[in-house]
Amino acid sequence: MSDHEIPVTVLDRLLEIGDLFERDMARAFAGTALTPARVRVLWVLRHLGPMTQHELADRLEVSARNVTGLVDALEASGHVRRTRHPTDRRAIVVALTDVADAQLERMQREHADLTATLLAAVEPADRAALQRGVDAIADRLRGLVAEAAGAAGRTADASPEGRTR
Amino acid sequence: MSDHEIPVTVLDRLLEIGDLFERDMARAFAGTALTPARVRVLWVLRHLGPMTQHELADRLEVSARNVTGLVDALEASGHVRRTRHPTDRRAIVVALTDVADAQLERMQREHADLTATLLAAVEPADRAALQRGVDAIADRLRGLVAEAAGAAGRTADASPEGRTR
DNA sequence: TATTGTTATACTCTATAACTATA
DNA sequence: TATAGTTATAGAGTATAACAATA
Repeated sequence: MSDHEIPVTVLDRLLEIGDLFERDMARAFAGTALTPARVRVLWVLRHLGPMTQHELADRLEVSARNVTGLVDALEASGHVRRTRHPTDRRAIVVALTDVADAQLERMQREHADLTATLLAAVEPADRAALQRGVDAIADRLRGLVAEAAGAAGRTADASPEGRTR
Repeated sequence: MSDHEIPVTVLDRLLEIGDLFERDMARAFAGTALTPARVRVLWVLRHLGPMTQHELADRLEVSARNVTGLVDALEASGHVRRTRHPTDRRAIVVALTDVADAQLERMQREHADLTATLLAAVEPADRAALQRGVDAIADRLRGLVAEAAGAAGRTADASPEGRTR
């Protein structure tokens, strides 16, 4: 119908893969208390151990308010506990429950299995180049995004209206 | 702190790339009426031409209600027009405005530039293998996701409670 | 004064269900 | 009866701003 055809390149495939993954995770968790955003919280706790809500907000790069809501939900579903901070009475330490930790261990195994399955679809001779390629792309993209965010931040500092609505 | 270290593999890198991309798009559109979900609507219209809201819902795999909201916002911001369907008086045809079409053309060029920049970070000798690899992974993943969704659908048909809350 | 977390408020994306107008 | 779109309602993720308790 429209003549704006575009070639499908590596980047498009990468975005498609990310999208498929996100959708599948949401589908897999349908009917449970878990969601992609809540699972991200659990992964951070699993990899880095118990931490305060502020530390969580920093790690996840979301607002403190958002963390309050996510932890509320995860506490209600039995995935995390809120405990007192040993020295700072303002702070709350969030920790995984044993049940959640066991569930994450299972998910980690499934993730490894999926990685193996997907890699099995790639010609053995192509695998090393594939790994080098995606590493290089991720590296470059990380740099570009940080640069763009920094430029936007400086612009906003110079002219605060730039940030408004 | 925690001893649950995991190796970073191809799949993790792919997910990181998708995430970086999504975040960067959201940041780039901050301060405008555009959002990732609305831009997806615009891309579908750009690639396939004007269509009814129901066709849009099918293409995007979201509910008709959701499309109403997205089109409301895009109409208010001047990116699309709602026009009467030539023969079906129930239906509405959604079309890009000239302004939006020009903006999408620019975005398409930027997307191509970004693809070129990222590919330039990959060793020339690795590029063909990279393209074959991500194509193979996307293919396999597409199959797995469709299979999982199908299995979940059949289970829900057999025992409707499976779908509840 | 600065920081941690919460309450208040608001917007976006998403869904299902009920309803209107038309096929 | 079935379909296209809207209204009503709701939950999740996100944000800023104001506030309480504590450092």
